[in-house]
Amino acid sequence: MSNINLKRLSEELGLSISSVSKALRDSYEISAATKKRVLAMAEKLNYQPNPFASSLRRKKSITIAVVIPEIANNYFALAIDGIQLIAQQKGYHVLTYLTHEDVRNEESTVRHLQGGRVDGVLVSLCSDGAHGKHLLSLQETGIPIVFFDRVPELQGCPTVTTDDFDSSFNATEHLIKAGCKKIAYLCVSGGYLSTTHNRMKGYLAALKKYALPEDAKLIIECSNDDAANLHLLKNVFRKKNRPDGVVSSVEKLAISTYYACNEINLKIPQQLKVISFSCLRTASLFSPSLSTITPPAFEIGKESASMLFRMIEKKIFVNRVDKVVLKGTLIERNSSK
Amino acid sequence: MSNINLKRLSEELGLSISSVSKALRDSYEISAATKKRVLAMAEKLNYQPNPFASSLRRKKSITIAVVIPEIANNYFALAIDGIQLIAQQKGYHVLTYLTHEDVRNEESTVRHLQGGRVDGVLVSLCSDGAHGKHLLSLQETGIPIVFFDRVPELQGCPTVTTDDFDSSFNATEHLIKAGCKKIAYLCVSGGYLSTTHNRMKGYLAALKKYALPEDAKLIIECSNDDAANLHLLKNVFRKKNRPDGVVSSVEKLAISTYYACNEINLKIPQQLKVISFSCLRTASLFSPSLSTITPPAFEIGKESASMLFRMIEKKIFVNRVDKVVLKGTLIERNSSK
DNA sequence: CATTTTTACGAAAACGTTTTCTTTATTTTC
DNA sequence: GAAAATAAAGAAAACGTTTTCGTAAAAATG
Repeated sequence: MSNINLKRLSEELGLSISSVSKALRDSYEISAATKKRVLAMAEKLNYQPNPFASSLRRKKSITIAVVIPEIANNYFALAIDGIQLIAQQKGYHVLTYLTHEDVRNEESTVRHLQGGRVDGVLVSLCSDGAHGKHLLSLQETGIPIVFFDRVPELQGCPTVTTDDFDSSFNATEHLIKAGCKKIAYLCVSGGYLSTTHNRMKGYLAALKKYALPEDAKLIIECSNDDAANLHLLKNVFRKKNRPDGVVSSVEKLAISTYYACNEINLKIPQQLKVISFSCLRTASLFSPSLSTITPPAFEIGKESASMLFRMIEKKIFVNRVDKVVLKGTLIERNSSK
Repeated sequence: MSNINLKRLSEELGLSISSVSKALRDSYEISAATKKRVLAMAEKLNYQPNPFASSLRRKKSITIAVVIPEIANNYFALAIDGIQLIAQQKGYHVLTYLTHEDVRNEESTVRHLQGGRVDGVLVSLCSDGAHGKHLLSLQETGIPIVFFDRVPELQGCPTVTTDDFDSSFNATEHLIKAGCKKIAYLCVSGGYLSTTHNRMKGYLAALKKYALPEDAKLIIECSNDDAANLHLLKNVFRKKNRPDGVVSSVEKLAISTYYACNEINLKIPQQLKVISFSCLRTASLFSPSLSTITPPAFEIGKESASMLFRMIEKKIFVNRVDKVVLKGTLIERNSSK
């Protein structure tokens, strides 16, 4: 810990602690000459203010928290990149917490953050567990919170999301127009997630528009276990009445689909057309190149951080709730040709 | 900010502030009965201790910082995952700072951290700029620092790295054994990086072992501009005496290589064999599947965090310097067959 | 020139903990 | 049963800032 503090600085300068503090904060109460002297000495001694003393006194942490399910994931890595960009511009620090899809981690993290460690929180919910109480309690303590991507379906919370319904609708429609009659929908089961829900609805709406039958067997609920998913998908794709198209609501299931097809020798796109929600930058290098709906993860990060800072700076978050929806982009590649 | 503090709690309990504090910290000075009473009330009122008051008094932040060039990158995302795992086990918070390969960001971040905001720092250097002073100054203030992956070549600092020399040697040898005679080495220029340096040496050593000529024209220095790299690589691959193999020291250049080959219709691996350092989980899905040397990013994160905590907990870091080297794994796929 | 205002600074309280030092009451020891 | 030891709790200082308030000297005002 830096040993040089205001007291030491003030002794060196022959000034009072309070004057030095004011000088450093550029107070009008201090003459220009003194300020210059103080700044010079602070520079010379490499004075670094103690952040805890400052935060304690000012009741401001200059820090935000990001609570996400995982980080080794293109989507969240990009989102954090956007968040960090805005936070850095604002001079804020960023604490990151991973829930690993476990709602207990989410709860304990959020509870902990009520202690005032941060001035605001960005959350993307984990898939397991019912949400509500533990999230709203943060708002009660006056700490602004913004949800992004995976948001709770409550009225009172500001959110930044992708147009999941439309994106999913478009993806499904794209496969239909490519000739698919039996389109499977891949999702991760367990708990309730707004994204999953909306993507599913978009898929169903597209089926309906084109008068395709809704078939419960075509909705494939996978888990977080890659091996199990691979097994499940192989079974599905081996059936006689197998699907001829796949809309994958998450990236990893598209990858499992590719592996499954490789193993059972099913040709993409000839026998199975594939499109997936994904932020993979290398989708175009796949064999075959993977058609994707890409959520604007970086922009979502930027937008949600910006919203959070608006809430932190002005205290408008009691009488106004923002819900921003950003558009994903559908990129046709060979897997759905 | 949580409005309920020790004072409030003590009033509610009819105890003194100090007794309540001691009870919460499970001090032997407080009777079991009183402790129970205090715990219950703290629970009931959802008391969350003010982290700044605590940190100020105890001179402990229970926080570490991670300073990395970027986060939207498989390697660093995985490394952070490992770091977070260890930090979470230890009950520590993690602050993340991105330098975006700009040494000025690195400097100002490190300078800032001298203020005592964190108990330890994990750094992976940015590629631009000469290193030394600003990093050692942290150590002078007594804040432990561990470097991972991109480390300074100084004696006095603990590091966790991959066996860059060996990995690169093996990759090059692998291409030679596959029949390559003119192997290009792709790297990002500018500044000085330990990884780049060691990988280059491994490449050269392999050439030497197999009596292949060292050709400066085969060492391709790229930039951080993808479009420029693509252009550069296309030119290289179009020459009459083009290379027949490529060792890419970073993932993104392998990707640019694929794009370049696609555009000029050069067949991988028939006309150009490719192997790359990479943490891409989807390398096996590429067309053709990409041979990789994969640094154990997750383990590197875990190992470097563990080392940092050893330094934080015991103060052994003055008389001992750890240098841990973890092995990367070479995975042969079709791009180098 | 006497008064008010402004300028520049210092003293001290406050933020919410933790910890050291007392203090009182109870138990142990000879 | 008096002295010593222990147990349980409280008072107060300390951590390093920020900010309110006070105050002296200088400048402005009439």
